[in-house]
Amino acid sequence: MQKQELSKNQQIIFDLIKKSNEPLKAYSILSNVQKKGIKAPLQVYRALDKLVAIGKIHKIESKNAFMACQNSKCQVAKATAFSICENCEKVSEIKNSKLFEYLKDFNDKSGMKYKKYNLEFFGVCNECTTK
Amino acid sequence: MQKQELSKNQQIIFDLIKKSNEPLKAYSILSNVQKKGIKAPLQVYRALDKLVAIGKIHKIESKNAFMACQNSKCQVAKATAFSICENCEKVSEIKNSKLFEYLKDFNDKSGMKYKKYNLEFFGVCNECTTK
DNA sequence: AACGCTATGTAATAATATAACATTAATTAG
DNA sequence: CTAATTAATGTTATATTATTACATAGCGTT
Repeated sequence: MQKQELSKNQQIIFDLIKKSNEPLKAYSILSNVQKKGIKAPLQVYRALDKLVAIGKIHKIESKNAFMACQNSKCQVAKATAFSICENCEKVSEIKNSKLFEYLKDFNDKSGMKYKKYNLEFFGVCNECTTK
Repeated sequence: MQKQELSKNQQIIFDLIKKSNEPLKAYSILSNVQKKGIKAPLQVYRALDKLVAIGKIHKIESKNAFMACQNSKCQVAKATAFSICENCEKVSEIKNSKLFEYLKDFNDKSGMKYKKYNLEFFGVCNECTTK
């Protein structure tokens, strides 16, 4: 078998996440892939860990849910930013270059060098506001 | 009884978190306050929810842990930023005014108005780097 | 006193995530 | 090519984090 980017389980789970328009939770993923032979939570978590590590998906920490990376720049999951609607729970990945530039170079007086960050903005989305 | 800022359980749990030099997890808090009569997880979570809501503590989402607010500006938990060492797990609250200014006014092309955010930076702290 | 709101107590259970162990597949080094 | 190594899988059990549901008590207002 030639080298594949993703293994079987990883591909199944990535496909599911990718075609979803909302972040998916691990056990929701599990119930959706059981018909494909993935039976145990650990199988899901292992695939998720790998997909996160290679930047194909991101974890929305405040929701314990996962979504496919929407950002072409984001081959590695080292700089993520999301907007989250507190009303309808819609989550979008933010792709603002200035923001990334700003945060990439951020350093505070501690002198600590940051190699990764995750930013989550909360508010009410336009659709929910106009309703 | 006159109006107090915090109720009994809230005060017990806040005191514990405040004197800790690292983020505390809910069940670790529970085991530490059982001698004070707090017996059930829900009692802990309720106090934590309230303390987060009023900005006395923050939740470190990537660690499911809680720490006392270190930022005098932060009376309400609407703008939080942390630095997290991936080696020793040390967490510090970032108090950089420029960063807060920048993020407070951030808006992207969606037009969505953000009223809250949480930012977590990851890296290796100075102590761990020089070791 | 009656009401509304906040906080508490308690038991049960739901939801999220990992440990431990055994096996198989793919990749690399000699 | 084969041994060694690393990555992925399968499975069971269990640990960790968080909430539902229901009952009660305290405080503040009108």
